[in-house]
Amino acid sequence: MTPVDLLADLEARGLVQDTTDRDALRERLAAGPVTLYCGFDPTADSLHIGNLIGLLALRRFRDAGHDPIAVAGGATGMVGDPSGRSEERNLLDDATLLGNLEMIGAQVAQISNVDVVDNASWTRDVTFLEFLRDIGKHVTVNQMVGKESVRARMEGDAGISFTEFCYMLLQAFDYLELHRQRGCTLQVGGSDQWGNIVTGIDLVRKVTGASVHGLTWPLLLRSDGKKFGKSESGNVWLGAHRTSPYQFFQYWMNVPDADVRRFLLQLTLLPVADCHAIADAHDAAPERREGQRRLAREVTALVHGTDATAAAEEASAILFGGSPTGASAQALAFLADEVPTSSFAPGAGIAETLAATPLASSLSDARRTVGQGAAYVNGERADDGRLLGPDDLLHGRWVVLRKGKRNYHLLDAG
RNA sequence: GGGUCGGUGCCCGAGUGGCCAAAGGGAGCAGACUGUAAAUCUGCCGGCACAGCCUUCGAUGGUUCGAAUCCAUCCCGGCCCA
Repeated sequence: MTPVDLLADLEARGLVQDTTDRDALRERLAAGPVTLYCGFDPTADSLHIGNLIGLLALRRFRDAGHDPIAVAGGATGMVGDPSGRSEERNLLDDATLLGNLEMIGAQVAQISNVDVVDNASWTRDVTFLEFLRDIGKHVTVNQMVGKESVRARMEGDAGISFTEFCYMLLQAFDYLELHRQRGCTLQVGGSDQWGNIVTGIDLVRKVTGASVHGLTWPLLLRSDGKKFGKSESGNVWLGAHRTSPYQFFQYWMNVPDADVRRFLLQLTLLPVADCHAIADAHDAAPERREGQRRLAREVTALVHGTDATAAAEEASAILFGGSPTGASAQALAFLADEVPTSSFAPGAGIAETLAATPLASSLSDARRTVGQGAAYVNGERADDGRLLGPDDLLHGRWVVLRKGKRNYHLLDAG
């Protein structure tokens, strides 16, 4: 399947914020395979859903016959991108960075079907003097200071270190090297990367005379104002070691109605027409959550595969379908793989039990939860002083704990 | 280097010697209402052996019966000057 006009497809999905000369880019894409790249931050040992658009962008280009490259910034990751950040960030040590690159590489391969290149491979051996002479000479500080990412920090309280100030040069250097080594002529990224991308384009033109392209997509936002992005608590990660497939699936199940259409378009590989059909059906009967369900299925399958997706959906059905008391032993055993589970300690009170799970952050927190009537044992509200004993075990082995309406935890006595 | 202003709980931000675990807002969690929604209303929101106690207000010392609040030194940042 090769869309006749990839750019039109991207536009129809709301995935184009800014591009360099749109017509020239369209013609170039139509003329034949284009080598392009997108960068990913190796600041954690997993990518998160904020990176999904970029991963899928690479996939879309690949599926359209182009030649995408994923760049994980082993070099830029050491420096830190000031874009969209109000504060200087902490630097990572080499070992951590290397470990992160490995984990992220696997995720990129899974979702984008693209290999990861580490920009340290061409940055590491360049000396400071060489860099100043060959790169720095082409960029004026005036331009750099004018960038929004830098200006914001210079006007704010936090300031910006020389290190982060130079970040855009490193990224521009990436573009130049990829252009030289692999004929890369397009860089894509989130709209917060526009400044960095343009700097790269300018550098390539000044050094080689070539005119290369850039494309950005809008930042992912939720209609309810909750943030989608990085480094907040409750981040949704792509790595199963950080966010289980069940939790991942649930995140999408809880997306606001108003975001269903856009997320289907931006975060799935479903054809545009199908996305609209699903969204239209959803709008007709939003209470059925079919839009969210489809979104959850598609995205979870992309990230975790179809088997894990089926499992996550089944777990959701058991928990949200009715009382856990009626669940079969088989279903409960199955749940244990999907829902956070810890071992059962007979004789403990409800508060102590909750405190031992992620449902409560401390004993005080657990008591508060119980006091508010938000603690449930096997679907029944548990009052203060409730003790958990062998009688609470379902099928002689499991206890289903719930906090509020949708936070579950399993206890296993086996 | 000099001057000056500032560093408060997850975030923003009040507080300038006792009434401060620390106003207010945001985020978050919960209850009601619902669609595992949204909006709205309400409660909670450092910890614990919980009518009490303990640890927090950049760091370390000091003054005081008593400090987030005063003093000294140090670390970090903003602005201005050099």
